[in-house]
Amino acid sequence: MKIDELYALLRRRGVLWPSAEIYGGAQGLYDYGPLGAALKRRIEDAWSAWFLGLSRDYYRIEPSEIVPESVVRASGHLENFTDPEVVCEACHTPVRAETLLEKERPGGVDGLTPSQIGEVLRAHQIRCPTCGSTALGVPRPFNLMFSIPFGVDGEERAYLLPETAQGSYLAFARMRDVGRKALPLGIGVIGKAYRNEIAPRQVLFRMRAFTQAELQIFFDPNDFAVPFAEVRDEKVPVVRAAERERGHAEGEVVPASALAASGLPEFYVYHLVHLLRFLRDVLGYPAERIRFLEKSEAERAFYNRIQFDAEVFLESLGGFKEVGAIHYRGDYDLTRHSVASGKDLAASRKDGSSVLPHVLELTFGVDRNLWALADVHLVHDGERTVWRLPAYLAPVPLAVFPLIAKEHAAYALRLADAMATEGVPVQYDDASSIGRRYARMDEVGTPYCVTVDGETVAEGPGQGTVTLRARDSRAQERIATAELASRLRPTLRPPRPTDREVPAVRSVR
RNA sequence: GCGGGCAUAGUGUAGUCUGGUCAUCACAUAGGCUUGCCAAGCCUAUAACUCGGGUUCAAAUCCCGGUGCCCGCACCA
Repeated sequence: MKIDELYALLRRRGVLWPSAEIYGGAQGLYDYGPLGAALKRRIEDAWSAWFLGLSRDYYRIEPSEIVPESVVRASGHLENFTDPEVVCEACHTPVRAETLLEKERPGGVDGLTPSQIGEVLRAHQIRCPTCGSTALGVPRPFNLMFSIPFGVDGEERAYLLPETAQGSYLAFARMRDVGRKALPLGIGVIGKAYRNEIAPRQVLFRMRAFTQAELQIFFDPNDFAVPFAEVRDEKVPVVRAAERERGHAEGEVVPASALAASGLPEFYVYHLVHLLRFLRDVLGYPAERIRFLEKSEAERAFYNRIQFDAEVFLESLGGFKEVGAIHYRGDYDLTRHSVASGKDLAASRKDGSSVLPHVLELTFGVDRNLWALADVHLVHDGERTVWRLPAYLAPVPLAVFPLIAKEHAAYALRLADAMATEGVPVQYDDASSIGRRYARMDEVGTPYCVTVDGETVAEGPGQGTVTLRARDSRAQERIATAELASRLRPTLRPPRPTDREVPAVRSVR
């Protein structure tokens, strides 16, 4: 589906809509409705089950999303996010205005408006340091962080975190002390990040407030053993940076062992494979629509030593789009925070020596994946529209209908209540015809529909059998109401990496 | 942010060029009748010209501005 069609469908069904809609909306801000909020929660639960399930030493915390200025100063965001920037129109290289003008205005550019900076650039015939052109663009402020007055007199400043990761770095010292002292230590956070984007676009793909699920793994660079044998034969679709530079953008599918042989650390490949398995086996993206794009040295942030973006091909957005990434950040973050705070952030080894941990960061865009799950699984199937979500991701896993509202409603309502009590989220519906009810539930991804009929009622309260109808096959079977919850519940639990066999994603029979 | 395009019920649309009936049609939604399993039928109801200003006897229609959306460029440390 195209972006407008998909977005209209999601709005109509109450999955999501523009924030402040009655005032004309606000760019880059969205509200999730009942279905969207439920789906998002299930994505987050599935992420937690999978990634925190990788190790007993991976924990989930919930740090503050507002931080004092000292934090963003240390992390480098203040410097990089607030200076006016000029882009060369000839070679497209972005340069900070301050760098260009350091000879002419040693005092810096603070206090000048962007257009004043532009005048100074022209007056002095400043050239692009990369290509020498004088065709420099109009400077513009580069303040992608939201700042807020902080404290009673409002003289201090605080910032909304522009990336979730910082919360984990701040928490490392405490976690090191309250948890096991040994590395590796994983800190998982599902939280919001805030960026005042210049051009929010494509609905959930460029938002001003968005949810990231991130796992920061702190490890000893000399000792990070992983059970690599478990993943060595996995086929991984990659687009290597070196190949791209030679003009080969198609990518290739190679075994994990070959990636490790090419020089990537085993711990890196191991986690990359688990991100692949999560996208493919848990979220159900078809293998051929997933790829890992390696970022070259020029493309990646300077502190990243290795970076692969996980991308999924999205029809609605016309190409492969980033939905997650895996960054080897080295010791950049802890070094910065250690120096700025004056605190020792080293961890101790078993032999008593100490080491400043390195960080492997697994990031996952929750909103983007919610969109991707709609793009990939919400399809027109002949006459009907079906959202083929894995059962454990479905916002409403079960619907209960009376075949004839007048005759079977009382029984059906009791059954729906009983299922809710059993822990199976359920929706009751007796409006219009049975076929239309099935169709409505198909569209919001409900994998199971149960219909109470005359036979059920005749069999008596708590006794009867009902028809259980599967979303994808539309096949029906007769099942005792007493067995319903125990039958469905296992399919509603998201897979963990330790499951002996990851259940097939399309487990809805 | 720059350039181009667009904006009519919940959704998709007709009407806009050429100003002038109670703004078209379909689906949807709600209620009723009917209905023993996949968007059936009949009746009834709900509901829109993105916002603000201007021109005019008269504006969905023409003009200006705001807001939002789409595409391209740039940005995404």
